[in-house]
Amino acid sequence: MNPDSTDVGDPQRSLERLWGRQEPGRRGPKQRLSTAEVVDAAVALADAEGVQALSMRKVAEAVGVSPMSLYTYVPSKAELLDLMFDRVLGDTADPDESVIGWRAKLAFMARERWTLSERHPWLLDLATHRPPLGPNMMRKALAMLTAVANMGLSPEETGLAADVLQDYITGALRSAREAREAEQMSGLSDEQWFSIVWPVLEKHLDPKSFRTVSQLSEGRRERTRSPNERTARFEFGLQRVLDGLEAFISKRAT
Amino acid sequence: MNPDSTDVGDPQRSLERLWGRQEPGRRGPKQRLSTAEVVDAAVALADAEGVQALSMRKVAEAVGVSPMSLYTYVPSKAELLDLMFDRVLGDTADPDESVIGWRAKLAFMARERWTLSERHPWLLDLATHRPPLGPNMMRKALAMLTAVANMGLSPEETGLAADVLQDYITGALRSAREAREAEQMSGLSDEQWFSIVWPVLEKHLDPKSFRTVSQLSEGRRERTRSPNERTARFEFGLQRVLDGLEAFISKRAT
DNA sequence: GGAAACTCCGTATCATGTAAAGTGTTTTAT
DNA sequence: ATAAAACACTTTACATGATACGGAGTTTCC
Repeated sequence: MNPDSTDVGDPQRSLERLWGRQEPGRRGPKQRLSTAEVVDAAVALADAEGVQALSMRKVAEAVGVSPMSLYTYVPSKAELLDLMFDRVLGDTADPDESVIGWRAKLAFMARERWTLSERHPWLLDLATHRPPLGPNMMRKALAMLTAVANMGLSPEETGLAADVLQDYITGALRSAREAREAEQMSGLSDEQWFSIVWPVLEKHLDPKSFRTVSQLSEGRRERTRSPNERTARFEFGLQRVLDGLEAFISKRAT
Repeated sequence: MNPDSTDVGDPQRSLERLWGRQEPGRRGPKQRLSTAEVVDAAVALADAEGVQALSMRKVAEAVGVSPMSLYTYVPSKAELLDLMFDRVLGDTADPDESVIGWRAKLAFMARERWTLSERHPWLLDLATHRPPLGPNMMRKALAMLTAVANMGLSPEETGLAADVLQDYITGALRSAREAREAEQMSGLSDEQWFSIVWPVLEKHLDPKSFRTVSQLSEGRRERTRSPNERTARFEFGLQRVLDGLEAFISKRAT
């Protein structure tokens, strides 16, 4: 359903392309560009304007060919997104040997994911269930695997543990992005937005509810003033989830 | 950036509309429909085909008017989405007095959110930071507020706690939806998809990595066979997050 | 010297949200 | 009673999207 989803078209062909297996074509004129150049241009565009503003026309213009010429480099927009996906995954580091223990490893990866998402917010618009299994994606999968290998859980539980964390991370990244974009697009801070919406709400809400909601928004506005509020929120949640996993391990040990 | 986002246009006008304050227009012909009928039709369409397939033309056809006539009921597609949002929020229950303790209340609300998301998957495509503050949304906010009020945390911490849970929930709902849709759209189960992709991957991956990944996918395939796998995953994660919050409360108490 | 394989482009199709302007209907003011 | 204002609804038009199709020019192989 999602128009921005990866995972469309023939999985086999996609895979071959991701791993760089493409005979360049012996006859005919040489290509003016490389596939990498097209992908890089597309990434730059997506970084700047988001994936929903990414069009074949714009990519074509950016690299200086006609729109239809792009289809000699990439069979469809969906496969271009696959390539973009694996391309930017290469920008993140994996935890090395100095990071010891599953908790530290997972925290490291979560933070890498956070900065990746700041550089390339459009990643959140791509489907990641059945992801394009390119080289970088496999590297990530391996890193995750070694991180959760020593939690002392059964294979099923280990998978579940990894999933909780992933689900939290993607949820948190998305809400952080939403907050950023709401600010940018409206030109209003959350506080300013509140001050516009508040009086209108007061007219409709019954006084008791209104007071209760006032309290909630008070605590929230408190936080909003801190400069690193969004990072702090992510970090707090991350620690809670890791705490939860730790508690599960202890509980299971008894 | 997100084209499907709510939160576009004048927040004040939106709010008035959400609370049903609209003079019906005294002169001229009566409207053939009510705004509610338009919203219901739009919800039905979104349920069936997703929000990215929802167009003003289709809604118009569904209710039997010309596309442009819709704009006499609703000023824009964005505001229609706002109305749809608050409309379907009315389908969920809040925890009543019989549900005692913050943990049970939060679990109740999380599960309500889960079933809501199964009925209306397109909800996940709408922005919820600065949501349209309609009557049902405010009801939800109040319910959440009373749920987290007695955790024994400071206002800031209480807000953070609610945020972790929300972030986990939206992440989990989204991954569950992705899994469902991948299956429906491709016509392949995860297992079948694996069996197609696997041999191709084997060609490119070095043998050691390949064996490691094999193990991971083994444990995951185990789970996939269970019939309620997706619900189980959600429930497991939910309990871990709640565990994490509990651990935080204990830690803070000392 | 073909012929095949290839790159690149112009055009065309169908869908989208909604602006603009026109037509007809009902209520209100005079 | 009549004119004017306000409204519901429609047709047409535009810009932007992915990509199918067919053609023109280029390079390589037999």
